[in-house]
Amino acid sequence: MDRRQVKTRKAVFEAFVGLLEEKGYPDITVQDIIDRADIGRSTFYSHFEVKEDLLNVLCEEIFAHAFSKHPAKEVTHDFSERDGFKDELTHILYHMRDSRDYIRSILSSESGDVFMRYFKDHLREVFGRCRPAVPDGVPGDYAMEHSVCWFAETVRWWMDNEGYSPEEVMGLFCRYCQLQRP
Amino acid sequence: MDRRQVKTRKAVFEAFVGLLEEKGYPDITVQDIIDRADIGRSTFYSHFEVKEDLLNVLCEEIFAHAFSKHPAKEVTHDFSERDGFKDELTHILYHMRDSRDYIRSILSSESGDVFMRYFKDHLREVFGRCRPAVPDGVPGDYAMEHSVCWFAETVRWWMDNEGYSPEEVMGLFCRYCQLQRP
DNA sequence: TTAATAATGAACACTATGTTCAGTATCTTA
DNA sequence: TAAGATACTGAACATAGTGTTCATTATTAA
Repeated sequence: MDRRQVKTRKAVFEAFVGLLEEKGYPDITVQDIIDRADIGRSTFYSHFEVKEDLLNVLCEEIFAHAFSKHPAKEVTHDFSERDGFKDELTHILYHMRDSRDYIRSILSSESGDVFMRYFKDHLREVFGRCRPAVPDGVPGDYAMEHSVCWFAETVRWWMDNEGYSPEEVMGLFCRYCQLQRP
Repeated sequence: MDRRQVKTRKAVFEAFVGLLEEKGYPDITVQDIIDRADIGRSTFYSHFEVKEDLLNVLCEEIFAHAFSKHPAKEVTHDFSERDGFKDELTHILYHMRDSRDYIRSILSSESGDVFMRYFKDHLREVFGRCRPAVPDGVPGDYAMEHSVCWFAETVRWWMDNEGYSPEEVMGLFCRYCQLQRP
């Protein structure tokens, strides 16, 4: 990729994140971004179609990173399976903690909805592999939504309640959600 | 209130709800509303500051209605307390079911976030009175968020999964959330 | 060195917003 | 039912942001 493009993209994202920290997403205009990134108007539009693209790309980036697997902790089978998933989720929490500043500003406005949607989509994939306990008579997708939504909401709660370690948060989450089958 | 004002407000809300059913909230412009309600531009602005006002008022209306207490089922004390809350929640579900069409279109776009926020705010008040079971070592507000978020998400799930009665949904919810203290 | 590619910025058309105001219609109440 | 208050109308206007175009300049990769 051309250095110039890389430089431009970087400037845009830095401007965007900076703006996110000082005003809500809906109040940010393309003009703001252009001014702050100090690039030409046409340059912006040659990189992105609309403002929403930025948010999407940013979310994709955050989650691609947070949900990346570290080979050392690959799931094998049987007993270790539950701990494998627990580790995977804890790993995600570590990433979330490190991006707390970004995430808080994203969550504090309309853009939070987009963020949560991405988050849940990724979580569905993870919990789809994990398949937590489903009580009798409960529709599978409803049970799935419980795990997914509650994990996402747990993170949202955590972002506003500092002072808990990822492991502690994981412990809290597990009080409401059994990760192994009955 | 002047009949003319009532008529105008009604026309605006009917237009707004109609538009909500055929396009997403962010795509609706003030112009659309004016055209559909068939009122003058300046009339709209003498009633509302911005488009967001409409959504807020609409949500307030939906929830004021859904959370209104019916005197017959007032909570008394002790044993009946749990059932009282259960009835209250089921009552809310009935209202939600009746407004399903509105609610689905609100939920299907950015406006869903606003809706969910109002919903949760009202639910916090209800669950604040109910005080569901809090497991040892779990922060009170975290436990509260579980009840609140999960009830709201249950409704969101239900809106897209027809075929369950309010009582059945309440039953599902209770599989994940104890309404009485341990 | 050079051909390809990217960035610039000014100009432009367009869409939606929100305000103003003089004129008209409709209400209330005396 | 007449009079004064209040609400609606619609056209005109200023403003702001969007997204496009294009000739020019700068940077890059080979």
